[in-house]
Amino acid sequence: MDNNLTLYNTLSRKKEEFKPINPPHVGLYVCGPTVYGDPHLGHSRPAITFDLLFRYLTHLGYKVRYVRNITDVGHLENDADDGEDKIAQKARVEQLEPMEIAQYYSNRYHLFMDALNVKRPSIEPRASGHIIEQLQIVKEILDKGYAYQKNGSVYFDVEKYDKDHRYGTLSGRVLDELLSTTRELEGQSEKHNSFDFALWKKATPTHIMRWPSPYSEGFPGWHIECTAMSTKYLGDQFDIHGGGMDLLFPHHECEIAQSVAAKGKTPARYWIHNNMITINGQKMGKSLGNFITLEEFFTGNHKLLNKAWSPMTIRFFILQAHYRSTVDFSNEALQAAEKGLERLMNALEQMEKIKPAGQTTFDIQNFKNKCYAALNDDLNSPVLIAHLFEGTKVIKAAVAGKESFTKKDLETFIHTMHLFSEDILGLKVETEGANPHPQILEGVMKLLLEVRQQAKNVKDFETADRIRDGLKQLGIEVRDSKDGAEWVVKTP
RNA sequence: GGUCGGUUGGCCGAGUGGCUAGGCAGCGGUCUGCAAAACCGCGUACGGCGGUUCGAAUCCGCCACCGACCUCCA
Repeated sequence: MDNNLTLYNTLSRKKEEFKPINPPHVGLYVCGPTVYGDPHLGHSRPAITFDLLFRYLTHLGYKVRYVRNITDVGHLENDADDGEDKIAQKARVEQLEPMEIAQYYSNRYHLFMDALNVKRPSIEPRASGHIIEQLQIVKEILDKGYAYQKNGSVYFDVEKYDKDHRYGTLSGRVLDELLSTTRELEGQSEKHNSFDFALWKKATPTHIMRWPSPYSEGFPGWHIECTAMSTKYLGDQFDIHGGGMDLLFPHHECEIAQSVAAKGKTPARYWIHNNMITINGQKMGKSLGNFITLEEFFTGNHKLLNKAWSPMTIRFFILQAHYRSTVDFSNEALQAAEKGLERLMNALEQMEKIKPAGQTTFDIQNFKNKCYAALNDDLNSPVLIAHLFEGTKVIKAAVAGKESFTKKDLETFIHTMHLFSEDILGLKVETEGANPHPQILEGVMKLLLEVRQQAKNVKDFETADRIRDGLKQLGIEVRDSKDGAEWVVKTP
């Protein structure tokens, strides 16, 4: 574990050297999706960000236990007493069991995350499967005196907690200011203060998802699930807690309060937050009407998109920005990413054609060091990608005989390029839709291109161009080179 | 209103007190029957105004603008 990985810790607001509590083990907890709707572009950012962290930590030799939850209960539409559970609401509207909703959208989430080449976490616990654990934490908090009961619901007493431990250490908020700035919502009469939050809520008669508890038949609050599940699988204190910046307050703040109240410890030592995605400069949001699901992205079926964008284009695009910056989606920017990715992937293929030579003219060790340095600097994937493009230049030069490698160095170089671009960044060559008879297409194309070459040989350019243009119409691009013609399927 | 962050060349997007990423687009060239593709080369940008400094886009102050969170959101 000889590395100098530094990560920006939201708790301290600066970059810190990463030191695990119990090396070589690393505990990583990331807030996963609330499965009440189709996965959208926003879901891809944290998934890809923490996939990169997961992959890199693993590469460095750590034994990473990566826990990413699925929220299938407790996430309410709003903070009022009568706020409806997101899953339950969808279930009511669609006349399905809440678990059918949760299962369906979990499956959809997995489908699209797989397409983005996001590795599955080590453990993917569901909130509804951990009601007992959540109730246990609620009890501990009540026993310690940091929560109160009201009409069968249990609320966290933020004011009391703040006196003993200070509430707001993660988000930098001060309770007095919260008092004056928090908006008053209807139906908060049960809470002592507007910033108190529910640990357990009594179910209304029509509420579908409900479990028995010492307090009432009800359901858990939103924040308690992460505390219960991270504690169960990673312990009272673990290494890294991640999630989107939008969760920083109140979700993560509440998690910290719950853990400190129940266990006396801040749950995680490093808090990592990815920034948001904007579309044409504006934040993507349900209410803003610029909400794009991943399916719409992959099919191009959305008014803001002028074509379909592949999963790898989106992955590459996201990785081209640093995870703590906002990243702005536009057709122009995606076009640039698509071209750039293609260039990189082509270079990786061409790399195999390099012939070993008597001497090496390229400083591989330096190249490798620079790649590691980029990642060690708070996962600076855009800088790493810039280095990889330097690598592609070297590849082109080597293919043209302007750079050379000994057999051993060539192996090292090839390994390094694959390691960073594929194993760590998780990029891969995308194969076009399954062709049931690839060898037939190969044969047909070989024949056609031979005919075209013959036509060219006798200067029958009319026939040659007819073949070329006709193929283009069909979505096949012919690329002439010194070694003859090649072809590639281009989906428009 | 409070808290936090941002403002970089046509676009996206890194970054550092002086050595001035990278991608895309653009331009020029090589190649080609013509194209396309590919390859090579080129562009000196850091919101405004002050200050610190031998030197700042990079540090400090003020101003402007944009955004995030404070309500559901990844």
